[in-house]
Amino acid sequence: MENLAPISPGADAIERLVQGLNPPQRRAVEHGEGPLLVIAGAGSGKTRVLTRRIAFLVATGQAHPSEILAITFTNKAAQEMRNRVEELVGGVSRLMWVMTFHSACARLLRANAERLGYKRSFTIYDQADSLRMVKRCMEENEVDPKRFTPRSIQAAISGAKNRLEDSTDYAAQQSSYFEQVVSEVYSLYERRMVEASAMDFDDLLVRTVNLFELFADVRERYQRTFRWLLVDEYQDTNRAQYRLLQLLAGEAQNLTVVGDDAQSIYSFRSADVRNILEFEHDFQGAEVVKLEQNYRSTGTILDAANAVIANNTEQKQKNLWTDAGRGEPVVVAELDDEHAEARYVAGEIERLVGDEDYSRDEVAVFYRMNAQSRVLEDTLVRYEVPYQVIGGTKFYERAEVKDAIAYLSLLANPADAISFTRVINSPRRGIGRQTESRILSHTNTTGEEVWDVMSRPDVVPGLGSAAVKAVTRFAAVMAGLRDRAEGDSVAELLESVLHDTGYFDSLEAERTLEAEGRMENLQELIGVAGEFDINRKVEGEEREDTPLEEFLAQIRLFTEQDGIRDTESLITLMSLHNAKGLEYDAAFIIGCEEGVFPHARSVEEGNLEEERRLAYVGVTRAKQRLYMTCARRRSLHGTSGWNLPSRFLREVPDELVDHKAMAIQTGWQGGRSDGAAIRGFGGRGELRAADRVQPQTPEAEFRVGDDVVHASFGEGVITSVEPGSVVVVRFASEGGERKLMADYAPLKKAS
DNA sequence: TAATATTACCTTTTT
DNA sequence: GGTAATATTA
Repeated sequence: MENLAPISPGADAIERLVQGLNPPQRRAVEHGEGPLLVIAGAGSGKTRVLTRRIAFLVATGQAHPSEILAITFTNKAAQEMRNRVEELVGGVSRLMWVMTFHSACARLLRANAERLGYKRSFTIYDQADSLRMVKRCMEENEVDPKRFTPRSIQAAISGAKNRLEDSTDYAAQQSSYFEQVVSEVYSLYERRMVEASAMDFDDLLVRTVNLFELFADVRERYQRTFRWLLVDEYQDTNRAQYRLLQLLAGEAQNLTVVGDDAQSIYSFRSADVRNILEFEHDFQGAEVVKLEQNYRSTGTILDAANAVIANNTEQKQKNLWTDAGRGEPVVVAELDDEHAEARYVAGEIERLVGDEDYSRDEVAVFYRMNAQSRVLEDTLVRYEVPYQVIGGTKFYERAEVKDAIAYLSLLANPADAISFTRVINSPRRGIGRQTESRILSHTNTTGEEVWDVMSRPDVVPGLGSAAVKAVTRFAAVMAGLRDRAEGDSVAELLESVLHDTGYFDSLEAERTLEAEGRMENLQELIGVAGEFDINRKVEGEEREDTPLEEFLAQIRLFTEQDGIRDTESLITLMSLHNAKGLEYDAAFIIGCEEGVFPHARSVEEGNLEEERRLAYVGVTRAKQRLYMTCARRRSLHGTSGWNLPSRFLREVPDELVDHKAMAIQTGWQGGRSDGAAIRGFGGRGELRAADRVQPQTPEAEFRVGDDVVHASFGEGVITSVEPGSVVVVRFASEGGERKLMADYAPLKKAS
């Protein structure tokens, strides 16, 4: 034997897994049994730590791949983690469960639904479906939807579930009239959901907790199955998720959680920061590792982020640092209104992409509210900057897509009352509200499934002969489709559904552009189904579920997040919430104004610290360049008003900032009028009232930012105004700029 | 029942 | 400004 120090076969591989890690990262990766908390600052390489740790556990033989359950919050994050783990450990990664809380729960429940009184083929209701159910329950209980909005009641129910209170618990401690109403609706909602064999997103978590609490054998089985638990974004967990982890972790407590309390921005969705703040208390003997070295941003950007977040009181102390150098200052630009802001952003993007060689897919614009994207989009179109918008109305929330999915849901689960109400008169087949609600009350009184009732409409009291006929025809079509549901692929089935039900025909009959778009969306959905069919065939595992059931389960937990592309040459627009977990070379945070960001409502409700964390998230997305902009005047829901610059702007130390106060160059006004605007940022104190109200002379002349139309060059925008009534116009048709004599050119303001 | 006028209302939303 | 849920009428 030549080797004096025998090296085990995997030693090399193991060494490679910890190579290139900094000391705390390495400590986290090499941690053995027992609870581990990793406080991971923004950009500190947490995904790297998580994936290496998984690989390390497998490589050292501490864990068998099938014993690993790694949980994320988004499908996208799960996908990324799966890929990266596979790169490290190879094909055995397929034995691990790497998925979202909700997917994991759905899968566990699918196998055990009957023990909780649900059908195996239970349907997952998204928020919109669940809201419809809440509305129906309110109607049944004769709750006035004007007095209490369905939304607020839904939110109250969801909140209760996330605290693991069922309707009985809730009823026991209600103390106001509103809560009393909620508790009644909640109780009916629970009943109707079980009858429809449907679960909303909260149910997926809560019912899994129920399953583990009620059935020790099930709990112990899964405790043994998943000996190693790893959770990403732990700061976003709620009580139900916490309880779930506690139950799964069992005695062994091989639980690794990674998160950053400073990035907790989902309290309105019942996420509870205390979960991460009290982890060491909840899981005794936990090792704590802090990752503070940032590999993403410049020193200037990090200092800005640190300075902003320092204004919060409750947090785990940490200080992000980097050895990457200072970089450029943060640009803070104050503009006249949201249009000027949009033009500034568009202009800067052109400059970054054109002159500084930034790639478009490395540029993003963040805003507080989705509604803010509209003005920006208009401007980007005019500047011919290609972009994509993340969020807003999502593909899977479009009416036609939901209709199509509802048809499939009803085929898979004949008790699904909400899907029934969605499709019964869409397309129009002369079945109105009356008929619909009579059928539903009949199902509620007899306890039958909607499918059975609609198949025999003659037994429903109060239905006229025309209604009976229409419903019978509908039921016959559905019955025909159900016969096919068994054999056909999902794509084929979906296509039959859309043809046989007359859905395509009615869209075609509309002959509008909108209808055409809907057809395209439906074609895309068929495409998604086709892809699913192919993948399923490839995997070829033995499965108990039908393809249809599986497809529906998957698609319900799908979101637009999965559609974020970075391969194409597009800049990205999204809300600050959507930005978490992403990074861009250059980032713009627009609408940094009191009332917008921080949002007025958050200020009222005292959620300032969360708003500040949102600012922290936004700032830390930027790798090299950060812009923060605000508008003095902004139209918000119809009316225009004046705003103060956001306090978050003032919280960024002056020495890190390059102020750009874009005063309006009016040209004819004689003196410069930019003094007040610049002063707005100079001092730290309160802005004076005089700074807020900008006395503007009416639009007798052209001003920078005006949209104009030229008789021969077409639409354009004034980019500057020079002495002697010369205006510089950038025309959409040409891309370049042109100097014109304002008094003589055939130039008009656009309306 | 369905198409059209009118009015109320507005954050964020991984699943 | 724009949606979405009501009220109104054909």
